[in-house]
Order: sequence, then structure tokens, then C-alpha cells
Amino acid sequence: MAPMRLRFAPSPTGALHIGGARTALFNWLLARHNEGVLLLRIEDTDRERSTPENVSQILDALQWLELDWDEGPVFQSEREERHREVLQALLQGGHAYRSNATAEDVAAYKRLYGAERGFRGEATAGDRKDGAVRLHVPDGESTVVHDVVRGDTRFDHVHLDDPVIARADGSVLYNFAVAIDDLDAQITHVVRGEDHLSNTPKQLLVLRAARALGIGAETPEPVYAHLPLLHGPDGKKLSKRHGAASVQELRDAGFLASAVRNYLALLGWGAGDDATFLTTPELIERFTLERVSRSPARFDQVKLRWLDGLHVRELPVPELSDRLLEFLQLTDPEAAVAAAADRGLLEGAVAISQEKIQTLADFWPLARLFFVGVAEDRAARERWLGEPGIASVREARTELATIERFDLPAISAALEGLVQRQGVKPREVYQPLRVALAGTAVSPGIFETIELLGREETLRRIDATLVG
RNA sequence: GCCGCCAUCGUCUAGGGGACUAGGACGCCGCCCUCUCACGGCGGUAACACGGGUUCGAAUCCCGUUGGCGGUACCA
Repeated sequence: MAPMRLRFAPSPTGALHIGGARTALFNWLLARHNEGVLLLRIEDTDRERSTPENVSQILDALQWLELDWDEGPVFQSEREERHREVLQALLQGGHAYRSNATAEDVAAYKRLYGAERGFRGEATAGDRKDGAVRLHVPDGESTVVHDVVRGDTRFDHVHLDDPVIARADGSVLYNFAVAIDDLDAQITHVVRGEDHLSNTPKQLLVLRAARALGIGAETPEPVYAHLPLLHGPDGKKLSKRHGAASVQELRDAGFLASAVRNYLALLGWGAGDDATFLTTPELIERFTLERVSRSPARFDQVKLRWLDGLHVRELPVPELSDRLLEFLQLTDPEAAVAAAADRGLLEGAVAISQEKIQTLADFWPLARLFFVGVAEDRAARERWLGEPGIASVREARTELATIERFDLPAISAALEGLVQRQGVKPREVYQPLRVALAGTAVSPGIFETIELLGREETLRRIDATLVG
């Protein structure tokens, strides 16, 4: 059996949005699940908006998501010659024609014939070469789109305008380019957002006109699958307003790529049982088009945070440390330098912070005390370092200075003993100590923190507190 | 306006005529654990948009209404 051939075809009009990322992911999962081929095609026929910066943004986003492709990237703009060739064939074969009709003409037509009749242009007389190229839509017929997730949808031609497939200057438009490019690339499955469902009959019409002329006649029509759209938490179209709307923003907010893949896969697709935490190999193993749903989903960052926490906890410490370093380099270069200075310390801090963070962004506020010293938090000092707090820290210092081996069991035994002897609540001892060592009221476990800091540094910070 | 798609807890979803007094997850609330923050455990809150059919029986099938979204560009 011929391999499944899929494509992801973003238009570089800005950052890769979450919806686009989801489409890329589904194509990728499908390709990997079926051992097929994934083609990356950049749809840059819109010269105004397609900039090199936008292209690299998309490539960066895919790379970060760890979604690779097997062929391409193919730039649609580089296929101009082929497009003109097929366009000529369509023109000569009588499937398309030049029309001088302007937008105003079309509007006038609709006023005249009512909104239920699609626009049919007049072919420009003689051999004049000006005017846009329109595809001839056969009247009185209809085109049925067979869609794997939606079933059959019939589009009656009466309602369809003869679509403009090329500008007056001969450059082709989206619905033409897509059909020809998919045909030439022998794409077997077109998987994309539902916003393209209404475009599909036009593309099918282009495809069939070309095939009628013998162009790609041996290539079967692709199978279509239109994915439900993604909306913001308010049900409206996803935008910056909703927080992170692009892959870059997700990365900068400290999410793990594996968690983003996991979460995105759950939007419009379900494993069937109640599996929620799914590793990427599991996603590949279980993903099928048949389980894609038809209704739109909302992007909810709260659930993504939860899922990210699960993925953080699954990562081996060395790997999580690498991710953390990458993240800090991106968002806080100074912190990155400090964190990278001592690998052992970094991994120690990561190990005792791992189950307390949900995203990479949560790490530094919790563990900065190991790398850049005591923080300035007035409220924490006032709350915990009053008379009794200071007294308690002084007691703790004596304990910590005298234990033999400065390790976790000894430290916890010493401090627990102190709590018992003083007959106070544990927090009355631990919180002042925490503020003395971290400067803040939040840190990893106090015993673990002290052990990692080491006796010398622990006592030094305590002394600084007692003096100050 | 016209054409089309969609419609189960606040959110993601399971469900595809009787197994549904509708299941799971996130969130939220309460309790437990507890040195902070988290994690974890237990319990709770909460939905079949509405109206007609079809059927012995409908969340599941059909029609309509409403709502949301998409398309209707010499954008993609």
C-alpha cells in the first residue's frame, strides 16, 4: 500500500498560533502513527505579509515543539512557473477565463440577481490579456466534500461564485495554488482547520479541471479531514487578549513542549478511555482521525498548567535542569549565568524543587536562594523575624553547628528535636529559619534547603540575620 | 443577507436507542497530609441549549428554533 502523505501548510503571516500548532501536531501524529510522510509547505503567495522573519518564526516554533517533517520546506512562491503552466492549461482547456469584472461589478450583480446566485463572469472579449482569471463553475451541479470527521457536505454550485484563481498579473491565488500543490505532491490526506471546509469545493473544482486535462490524472483525490477550530476561554477567536496565543508565548511562559503536545492533542481528540496524561510515544501509538471530534474547543491555560506539572515531574533531573537552563537563557540571562555556574548545585536545587513547580517559570522564584543569595522581602521579615523568630533562629544555629554529619537525617533530627523541646508549632521554628536563609517565606523543604546550602553557607546566612 | 459547520458539567471530554438516578479529567468547595509552596489522598458542586416528531423506549435518529463559529477577497 502506498504510504500516507500528509502536509502542514502554514502561511507565514505572523507567529505560529496555537490553532496552527494543533493542526501541525495532528498531521505529525498521523504521519508517525501510519509511518507516512509529512511535507512542510510554506504558503507565501501573499507577498505583503510573507516575510522571512515570519517564516523563521514558524520554523522555530515547530522546532521547539519537536515536530519534524520529512519533505520540504517547499515555498509556494517558488512554484510560480508550475502554477502559470497549469493556469494556462486551464485557460486553454476552457475551464477558466479572463474577466474584467471588478469587486463593484460583482456586488452589482448580486444586487441584481439576489444573494442566492453565485457570480458568473463574462469572458473578456477577443484576446485581451487583462483581467483576473476566474474558474468556470459548472452551473446546476454540486460538489460533495467527503470528510473523515464530518461526513459528506454538499455544496450546490448555484451559490458559488466563479472563484478568482489568479490576479490580473497572472500570480495565482490560494485556492488554486493549494489544489495544484497538493496534487503535485501527491498528498493523500488533507488535514486542516475547519475554516477551510467552505474552500474545499473550490479546490476540488480546480483539481478536477486539471485532472480533466490530464494533469495529475493518475493521482487520486485526497481524503479530507477538517479539524474543529480552537477558541479562547471566552469562546471568541483566540488572540493575544487571552494570554498566550502563539507557540512562542507558551514557550516563554515556561511550558514544556511535551506538555503542550499532550494538551493540544486533547483539544478535538480523545484517547477513548479516560487517559489524560499521554507521552508523545503514547500519542503516536493511539492517534487516529476517527476519534477527532466535530465541535470546537476552548484553549484553557489552567488545565495546561496542571498537565505541565505532571510532565515536569516525569522528567529525569539532568534533563529538567537542561530545560530550565534553556528557559532561563531565554527569559532571564543573568539568572541563567548564575544557575549554570555550578551543575551540581543546579541539579540539587532541581531535585528538591521538581515536585513543587508546575512550569519552568516557577523554578527561579523558588530556588534563586541557592544561586544569588537571600532575597529582600520586608513582609516576610516582619512576619517571621521578630523577637521570638530571632530567638528561634539562634537556637537552630546552635543545633546545626554541632551536628556531626551535615546530612538530611541529621538536620531533620536536630531541628525536630528543637521543635519538641521548645514545645512550639513546627512552623515557629521553620519559618524564621526559612526567611533567614531565603529571605522569603517560600522555598523548597527546609531540611533539603539546609542540606543543599551546606553547613558553612547556612551558618553564614544565619549569622548575617542575627547581626542584622 | 446568503451558503456551510457545530451544540453533554464553568472548561476538555466519554457516550453512537434500553447498560445513564449521564462516567472521567481540569477548575472550584470541604476534609486529611503538612515546615512555606506544591504534591498526594478522600468527599462534594456541576451538564444532555430549546421545541416538535420517530420509537414500547432518545443525550443518542429526524425536523425546526436559538446560539456560536467559518466562508462569502484580484487574503491565506
